[in-house]
Amino acid sequence: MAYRRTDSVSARLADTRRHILNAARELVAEGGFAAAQMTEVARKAGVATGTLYRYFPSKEELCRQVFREVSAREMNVLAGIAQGPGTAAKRLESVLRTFATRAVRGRRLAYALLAEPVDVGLAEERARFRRTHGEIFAGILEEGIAAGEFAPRDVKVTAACIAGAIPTALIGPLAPESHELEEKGDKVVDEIMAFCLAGVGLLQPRIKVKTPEPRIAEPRIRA
Amino acid sequence: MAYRRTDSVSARLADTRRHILNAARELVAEGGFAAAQMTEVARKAGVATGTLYRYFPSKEELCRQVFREVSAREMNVLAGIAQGPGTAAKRLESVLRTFATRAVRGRRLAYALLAEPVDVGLAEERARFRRTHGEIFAGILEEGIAAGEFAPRDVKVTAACIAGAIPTALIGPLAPESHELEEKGDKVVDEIMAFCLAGVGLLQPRIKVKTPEPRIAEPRIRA
DNA sequence: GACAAATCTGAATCATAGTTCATTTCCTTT
DNA sequence: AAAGGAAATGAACTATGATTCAGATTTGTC
Repeated sequence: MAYRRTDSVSARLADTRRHILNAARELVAEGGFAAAQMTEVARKAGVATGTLYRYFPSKEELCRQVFREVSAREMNVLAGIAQGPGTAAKRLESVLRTFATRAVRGRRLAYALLAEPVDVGLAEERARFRRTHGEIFAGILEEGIAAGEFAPRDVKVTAACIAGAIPTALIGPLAPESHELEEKGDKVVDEIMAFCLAGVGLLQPRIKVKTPEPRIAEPRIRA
Repeated sequence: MAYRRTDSVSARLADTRRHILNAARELVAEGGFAAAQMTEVARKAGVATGTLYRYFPSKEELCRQVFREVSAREMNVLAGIAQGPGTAAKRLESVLRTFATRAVRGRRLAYALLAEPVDVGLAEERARFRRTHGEIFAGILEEGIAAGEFAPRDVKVTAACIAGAIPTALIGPLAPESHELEEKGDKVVDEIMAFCLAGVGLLQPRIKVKTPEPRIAEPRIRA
């Protein structure tokens, strides 16, 4: 009779697949997708390079799978808050703080997901990830504008502004050094939120940042 | 007697160098740094690949030179406005509009300078470019805060937010399609500016975007 | 014009990292 | 325990694109 895959073998195969994905994910979390070379993944997963290709058709597919797993978690966290209870303003505040705080905590991973140079396949996954961010922000903005909480604006453009401001302020050449984030990361997050919340036209930020009283323009001093 | 380089030869060498740089720059402007392959640059410049290496020690150096030339122009334009006359608010407005408008007009080039995946050498140049943006914005913010035009904020973080918001809203997966920018780019730029100017705490934006009157928070509708 | 130095040429070489596949090892069935 | 199919192995192969260098050409002096 023909060979048939037993349960124990299926389990082992699934296990190996997991090991490979975990190895790849860990390498990505440590050194970005650049560090996830096939030989390294194989070594870390304890298999031969050829074995990787019995589980994934190409490096691109393996990396995409890793990207999807990691980004799905992030998207779910934000989407959960967005769909939760509370005013649009409260939810926007919560979503932004969560996004920023998680990016600070997982800087390396955030870099890999948001900023690291990647090739086309992963760029597609990243685009999806980014667009989801945009949609989450835009949804809250729409509700908030309808409720009169925010200034009326083009929600797509405004969402993109937010989605660009936060990572740029936390990751890359314009971000504070990693050790600075370590100690005053919360301050930085507060500042980013002050900027974004003011940007959407929320005139009553509930976070503790000094803002001037609304007022008619004062005479301005010449430079 | 020993060989000595004559003026006409020096002129020809300088000319060839220019041709090479121009060829590379044009390729970058058309298809990003990825399109600036050495064989292509050589073909376009009308020289052999080996010749490139008589003018530049490596592809990295050639690309860096191109990056510097292109980015220097952009930085000078912005720095000129920043150091010019006018209130901080006016200058910030002008700098942001200029930055955004130029990015729309030269989308491909802006992509190459700001967003295209590049390797470490170019990433360094890009970091410098980005930091200069940050410094230009931060300088104006500092002056504006001192003059009471903007809300008091951490100028570095705020500058980074601006530097992230604008390109993200105009380039990449969260940006409008290129053909959309073609027709309603000005609207998008206005929206971005409304976000950024409100974000810095400028409560009297002089650009034409509907904003609600400053007011005490209204009772909020439950979602 | 002759000689030497500088410059240019482009096919060949090198480097990197992903992918393949002939061989070996392991499982399942009889 | 023998046979045959599935899975694993890893050295060899491949693709891409930068870089080199031996030879050809041009330029400068006498």
